[in-house]
Amino acid sequence: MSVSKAAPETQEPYPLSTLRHSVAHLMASAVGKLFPGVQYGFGPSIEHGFYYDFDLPEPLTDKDLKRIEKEMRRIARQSPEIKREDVSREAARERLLGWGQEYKLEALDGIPEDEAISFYGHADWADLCEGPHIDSLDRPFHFKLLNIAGAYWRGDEKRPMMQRIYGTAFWTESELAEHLEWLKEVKLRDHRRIGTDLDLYSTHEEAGAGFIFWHPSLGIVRHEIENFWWEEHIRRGYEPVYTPHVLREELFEKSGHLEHYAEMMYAPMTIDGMPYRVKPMNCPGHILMYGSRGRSYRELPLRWAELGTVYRYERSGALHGMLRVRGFTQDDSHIFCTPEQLADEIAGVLELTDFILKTFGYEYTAYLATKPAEKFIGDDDIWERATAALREAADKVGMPLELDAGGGAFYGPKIDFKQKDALGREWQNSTVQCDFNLPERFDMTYTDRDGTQKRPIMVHRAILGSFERFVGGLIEHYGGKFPLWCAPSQVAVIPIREQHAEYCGKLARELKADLFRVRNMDEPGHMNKKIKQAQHDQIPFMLIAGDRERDEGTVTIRRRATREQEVVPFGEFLELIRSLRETRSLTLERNAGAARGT
RNA sequence: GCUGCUGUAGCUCAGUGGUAGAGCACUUCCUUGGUAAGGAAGAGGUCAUGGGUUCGAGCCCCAUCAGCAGCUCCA
Repeated sequence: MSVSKAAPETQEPYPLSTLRHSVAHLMASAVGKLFPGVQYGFGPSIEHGFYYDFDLPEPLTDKDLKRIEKEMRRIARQSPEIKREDVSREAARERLLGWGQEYKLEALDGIPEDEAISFYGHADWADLCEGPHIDSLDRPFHFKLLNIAGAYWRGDEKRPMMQRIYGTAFWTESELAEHLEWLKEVKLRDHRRIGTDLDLYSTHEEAGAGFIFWHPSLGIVRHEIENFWWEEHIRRGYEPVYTPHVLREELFEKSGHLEHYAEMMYAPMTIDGMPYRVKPMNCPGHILMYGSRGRSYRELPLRWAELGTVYRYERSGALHGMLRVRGFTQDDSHIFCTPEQLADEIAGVLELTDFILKTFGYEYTAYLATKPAEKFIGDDDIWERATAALREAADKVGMPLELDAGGGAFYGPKIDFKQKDALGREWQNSTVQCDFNLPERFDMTYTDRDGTQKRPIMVHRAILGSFERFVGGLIEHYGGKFPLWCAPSQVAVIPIREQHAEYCGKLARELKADLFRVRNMDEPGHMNKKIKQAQHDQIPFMLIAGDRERDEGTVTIRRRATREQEVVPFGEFLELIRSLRETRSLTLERNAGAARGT
């Protein structure tokens, strides 16, 4: 997941990235002062700040960050001027040798022959660097060092692990404060925190890492999403299929998974003396079904959909809450079609993806990923035709495409979606991929109009990606405040006094009869406490009723996250939430149908 | 997997080698309250697990498991 929060880009005369790179230098010089003998790696500016990599004998701690910040301020005050020095390659080498900077020497060797070599520095410190930098550290700016982490030299896991310090910098104090506030909000919305707080899911040491247990409250969220998903798929001519989880190893040899994907697959188990594997993907199963009898052009396209649970080995350090797990359910589908049908089929997928993502309130960008430069199968002609079909499909539904040149899979071009959540962070879940490989490997055919056997094209597509990742992302996107249609509890009914429990019970029964999920809070205890509880649990609506409401047949509505009260006849409330549910409204306001996708 | 850090009650956390703590949540009783925490009492922990050091370990050491920040890799 990457992040693309709107950030101020420039401040005359320097862009923010230049400032951040200079602050990275300032940090490096401070680290050099405090830890003599440090070896420097790279220290670029990044999307929301900067980092610098160091090789130090001692591990850094959070306490060191404060010391380093202090030293940075001292240095900036004392010798603010940043100087550039152009040197010959030989002089640079001698200088770096003199300083004993081995990583920098390697970096120097990586600079092309025809490029100039320069150092940037301040005070008695300098760094091999092409710049640019701000001219002086006494310009007004504000920074903060954020965290320490390990990072491989040059991102290569076979090379030494260095210590990386992340920080951020802005021209103004208010921008820095705003960014820190945003980081706080990110932390507050963390699905792992909300997941525990709202009793949504758990993982268990006893069960092993990377396996998600969906509690009832999140179970109903998923159930609603599944219903929605199936409804829209069946509407569009998809057919549900179900395939087994454990299959003979031979099948994965034939599909090529064992060859290309073995390190992601769990070890074989022996059944009747034969090796079997837990499936890491659903496609081989669907292909078997396709091949169960002869196929005619008349029955194409076939759109087979399965919420298929797969298991993949992920390295322990890669696991992350619900977002990166070892067992997950894909909203998978395979479309088998003729080359002529391809563009229409893709268009249908794009339209459906657009509809589903917008229902959840996601903006998105679609990327066309074309033929990789090196490893690929299939001849140029079929790649060109498939890529053209993807373009044509996007055109047909009026979807703009960004280009991801060479980003296709080895088996075909694809369109990937990056969806943007409420905090401006981007997630990649949805994908549509053309596949020329598997139809070939499994010798899939259909009989065409002229009686000849032809090869179908196979399209893999997932829109949510996996329920685990998608719902984990949704928790953060909504901050636990699910829209009414999929909220775990939809209405809390709160009597003002115990004697109003009867009226409240009647309201609750009527809502339940209409299949609303109701929390009837008729247990003894104070109303205020129940309001607080319902608020904490992010229940969209509270219905509060006392003498007045009972006598008039009304309810007092209170929406989550607001203190405003509204008294309406119960029938009117029922109508409101029916309409919110039907339109899968993202808000809790009347006429919210119009608010779809905003 | 790698580097660093962490693991004490359901949750958030205090506890620097000598009798396991707090707040919230939970249970019971009292409280009958008009829009975000009424009061009292109670229950709840082999201090992740297994070894070691020590007269004595939640605390020190080692291993394992799980988690966190990243790197690498991905739906």
